[in-house]
Amino acid sequence: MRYKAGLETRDRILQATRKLIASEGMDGTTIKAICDLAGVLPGSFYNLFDSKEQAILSVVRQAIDAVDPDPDHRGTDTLSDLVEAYIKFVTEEGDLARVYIRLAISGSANNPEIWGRTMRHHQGRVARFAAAISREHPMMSDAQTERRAETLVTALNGVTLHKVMDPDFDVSVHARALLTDALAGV
Amino acid sequence: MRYKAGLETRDRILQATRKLIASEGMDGTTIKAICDLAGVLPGSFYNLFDSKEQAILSVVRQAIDAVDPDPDHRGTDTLSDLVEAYIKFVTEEGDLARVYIRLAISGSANNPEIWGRTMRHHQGRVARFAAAISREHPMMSDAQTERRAETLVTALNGVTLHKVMDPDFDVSVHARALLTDALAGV
DNA sequence: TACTTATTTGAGCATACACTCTAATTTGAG
DNA sequence: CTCAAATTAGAGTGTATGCTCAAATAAGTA
Repeated sequence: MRYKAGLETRDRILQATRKLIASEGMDGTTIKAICDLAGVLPGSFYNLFDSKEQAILSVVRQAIDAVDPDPDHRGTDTLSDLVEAYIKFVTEEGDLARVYIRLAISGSANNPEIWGRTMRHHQGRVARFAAAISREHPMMSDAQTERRAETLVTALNGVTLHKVMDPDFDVSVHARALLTDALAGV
Repeated sequence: MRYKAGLETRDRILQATRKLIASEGMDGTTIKAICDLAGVLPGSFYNLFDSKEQAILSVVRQAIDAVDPDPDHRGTDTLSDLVEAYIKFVTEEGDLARVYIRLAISGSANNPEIWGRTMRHHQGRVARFAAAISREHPMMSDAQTERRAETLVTALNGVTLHKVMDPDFDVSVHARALLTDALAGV
């Protein structure tokens, strides 16, 4: 892959793959469907990707990266910033959010690569939430901070899970409620 | 299906299907795998079930029913009872919990039957949670009650989602924390 | 322009899938 | 015991899947 045409084709294939994973799931996404949607023939697909799994993994990487809008980890975000960023991700990047949730189940079950990646991502996310909580509540014990962060991140994923099922579900209301509740008893 | 042998075979097939959906997902569950695990040949399977989908739907029904341990809806459960029952379900019925979570994604996406069933179940569950909250906090507005119930149910599903990914995840700690937080600010 | 390398074409392959069919066996009521 | 009905056996069908390959075309470089 060195010419411009190849890069453009690669992009179209990834877009098609993303859309299909979001709507059909990882198993339900076929090479034929990807190629049809991308306007490409199987030969072209396999000129650019070694396998269907490789293309899926690329999309998975995109989804995981998209959850964390500030990978630099500058450490200045408030907890509210983190929650708002997640709300924005879920509402504005619907396809990627669907991919992200499908990851946790379809993907992680039998694919160690995806499972490891997802778990590491989750831990990093919990750590960032914990750091934000710690900044805003310096007196809280580390264990408490960690636990609250993990509960919140997990609960937020539940909100996303439901949004994936029900497009009318109001993510922002429930996500903000979780944020409020999480710190109400402090 | 009228003889005893048929009923036993049917049971073995459903057990096998449940295990396989839990570990491989709905799409990943094949007739051959079901038959191997149940010790049955395809002919027997199709003597008892019209299709693979019918067998899966039977398991889905089991999973949905298992979430609600008191279908009589006597209306005397406290919110804590409901949360504890859910914790018990998730920790003791691991396979069914996995099926239940997979439902929300793999199943509901393109199967209207499963989607409708799942949504109706969810609404019923939210209603029961709302009723319990209302009993314990009679002054709270209906809208508030409903919203808090929905946030809690959704968040609990997030906890289950994570448990499905990480077997070491402590469901009870986080589920109880959500319960506490949900009513902390009242 | 000439030539190398990337890209595209599209038929084709092996495999796995859900499902069917007929014949054999087992069941249990009368 | 008899016999019709239920159950099982297991080879077989058509189709869809992931993927390959040799030939044709397009893109960039000197």
